[in-house]
Amino acid sequence: MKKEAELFKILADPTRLRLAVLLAVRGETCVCELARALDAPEFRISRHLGVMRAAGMVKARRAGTWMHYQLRKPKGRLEACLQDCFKECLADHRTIKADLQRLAKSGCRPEGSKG
Amino acid sequence: MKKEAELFKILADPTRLRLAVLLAVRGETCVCELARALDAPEFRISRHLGVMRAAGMVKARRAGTWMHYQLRKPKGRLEACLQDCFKECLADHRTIKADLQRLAKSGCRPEGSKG
DNA sequence: CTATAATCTGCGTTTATGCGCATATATGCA
DNA sequence: TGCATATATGCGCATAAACGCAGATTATAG
Repeated sequence: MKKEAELFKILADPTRLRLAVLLAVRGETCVCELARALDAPEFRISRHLGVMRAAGMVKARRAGTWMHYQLRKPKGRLEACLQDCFKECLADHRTIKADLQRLAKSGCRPEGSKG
Repeated sequence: MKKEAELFKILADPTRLRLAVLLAVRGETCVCELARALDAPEFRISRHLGVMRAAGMVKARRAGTWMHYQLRKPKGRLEACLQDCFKECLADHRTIKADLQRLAKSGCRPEGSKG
């Protein structure tokens, strides 16, 4: 059960939860866009993405100077259920909508990014 | 988003996650039974139930010397989704099955308990 | 090689969390 | 009143986690 609790722990931080929902809604996105979306310093975003990556929740793809992150395909029913939660229960949250709006204004669209 | 993250934080501890799943599967259960089910000291269970109660996840009912806890009805889509997760994704987990087995052997069945 | 931009990471600090122990509280019964 | 059982809680300790800063790393362009 420790492993399952770890999964919840990843989502127990507001920054990481927002990142997870944004990635679920938007798909692959680069760090600088996420930083602008959350209006948070880039090193903080990078650190949290690192935590999520170490836990196997997201994967990274390098495209030049940019790093693009996306959610990994869920492994098991719990992860699948949680990813559904992101899209069905959290995507239209006030905070997420604001994040998405900032993201839309963001000018960072390097090659390979799904805009 | 802080509130939603708090919800995940409650579930980010193995003891609390097990308690949540057990209550979702079994319904109302008293502290001493839960302590035996998890094979953990009673004060630990009580402490964690207190955390869950303070967060509004469970409610307590006194029946004589015993305290019976149960999950609260979900408030909002996220809580509903998570409670579904408990039953659909976690109920047949190895650890939970063992917990339920210990629970079945438990002799503590005061009045008012759903056995 | 130099300059710049994007990203990552080591460090020290602060805050949060879980644990066990001992003790306190609450209830029931003699 | 006094004792037993069930439950809750104050305290101190140890560990974990988040933060900001500054510096390291990686890639692009000239």
